[in-house]
Amino acid sequence: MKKGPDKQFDTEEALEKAVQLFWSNGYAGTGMAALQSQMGIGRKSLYDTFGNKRELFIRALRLYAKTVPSQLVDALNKGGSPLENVRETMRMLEQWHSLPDSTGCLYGSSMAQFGTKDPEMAEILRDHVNSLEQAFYDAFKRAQEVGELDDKVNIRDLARMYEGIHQGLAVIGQVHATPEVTRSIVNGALAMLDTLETR
Amino acid sequence: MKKGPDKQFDTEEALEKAVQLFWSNGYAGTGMAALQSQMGIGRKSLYDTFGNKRELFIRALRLYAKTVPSQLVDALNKGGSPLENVRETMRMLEQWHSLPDSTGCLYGSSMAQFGTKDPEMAEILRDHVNSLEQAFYDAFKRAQEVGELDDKVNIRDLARMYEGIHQGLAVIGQVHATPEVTRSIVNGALAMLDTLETR
DNA sequence: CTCTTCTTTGACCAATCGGTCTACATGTAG
DNA sequence: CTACATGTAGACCGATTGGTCAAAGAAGAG
Repeated sequence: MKKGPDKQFDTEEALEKAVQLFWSNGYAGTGMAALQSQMGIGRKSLYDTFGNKRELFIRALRLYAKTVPSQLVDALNKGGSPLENVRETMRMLEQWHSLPDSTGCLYGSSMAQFGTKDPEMAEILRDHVNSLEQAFYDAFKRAQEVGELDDKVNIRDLARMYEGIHQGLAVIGQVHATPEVTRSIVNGALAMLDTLETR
Repeated sequence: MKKGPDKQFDTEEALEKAVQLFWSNGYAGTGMAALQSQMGIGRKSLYDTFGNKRELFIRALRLYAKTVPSQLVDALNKGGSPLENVRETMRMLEQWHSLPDSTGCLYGSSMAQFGTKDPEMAEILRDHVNSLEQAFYDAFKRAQEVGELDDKVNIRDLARMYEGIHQGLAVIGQVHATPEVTRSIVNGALAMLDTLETR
């Protein structure tokens, strides 16, 4: 079997650049020219390696899932008080989306961009968001098991609402230069947790 | 004073078409060609009347504000129990964003698309979103005055959280074909209201 | 009627879009 | 070495982008 030369670039590193671009400029707002130059790859190599723009985006989405939102999941899965983990996670989210150059959540902006027009993409994004919802759910489930949360609380609703707040926070944070509003949103979410917690 | 012929199209009607297009296809996803054909206007007339794409979008945004989100504000401002108005409003939102072809909220998708890259646009969108937050705030304020809500509740936080949930609901609803998740989100939000209400 | 002002039509523009293809360099296998 | 396979760089493609312009048509003022 014959073999040619190795690639001169690291696929993951290049993908990381793609994530950054898509994250801050959106799908439509990121051109192949910008991707090519920022990823440091020739045009042909880009298409040979990643197929086309859509596939590249999906790959970038997967890498994003593995790096950014996974921090949320980890924070929710930490040991100790489950409810305290939720609180810390929300504070972390607040910090992220309070940064003046926050570009929100790649999931959220992608959902907003593709909408219902691309069912396959919608499914991919739905799965990603569902995994975050599930992480919230698991934390609340543990909170019930530990006795921090009453068994009567509908934790599926609660988890979905929290993921909703997460997405709203990400979107709204993008247009606010001051952390005032994002802080309020998280405060509101945590105030709710306080009323639910079994004391 | 000399005068030429009148315009052959109704500006508002044309703008409504523009709103529809921007709403379902996003800013970048809506081309001037599509706008021209759907609005039923010649190319030159379009630019003479609306300036350029950005200005047209801002005009469309204003018309959208006057027609769609104003229904939210009206529902929140109705007479009777303020808290009941909030509940009905959230149920209305749930219905909107449960429709299989829901295109979310034009504010949200626009915030996601423009992000921090266009500060002027960000300010416009921020103002629009703030007016919704204010409508929630006013309703909660009235709830306090009527005694439905304890005075100790931070209603600014609460209003901002509700607007956050609204945006999250709109975004997430776009990728879900079934009303299951949107219902949960609203259920969660209303469950919170129940715990806060002074009984 | 003519003149002027306004609108409409649609051709046209450079720039950019996503994507392809050719020419060349570079590596390994025989 | 030659032969082949894989990689690179970048010219090139038609289509589409947002935006402009010139010419023709229509309505009121004189």
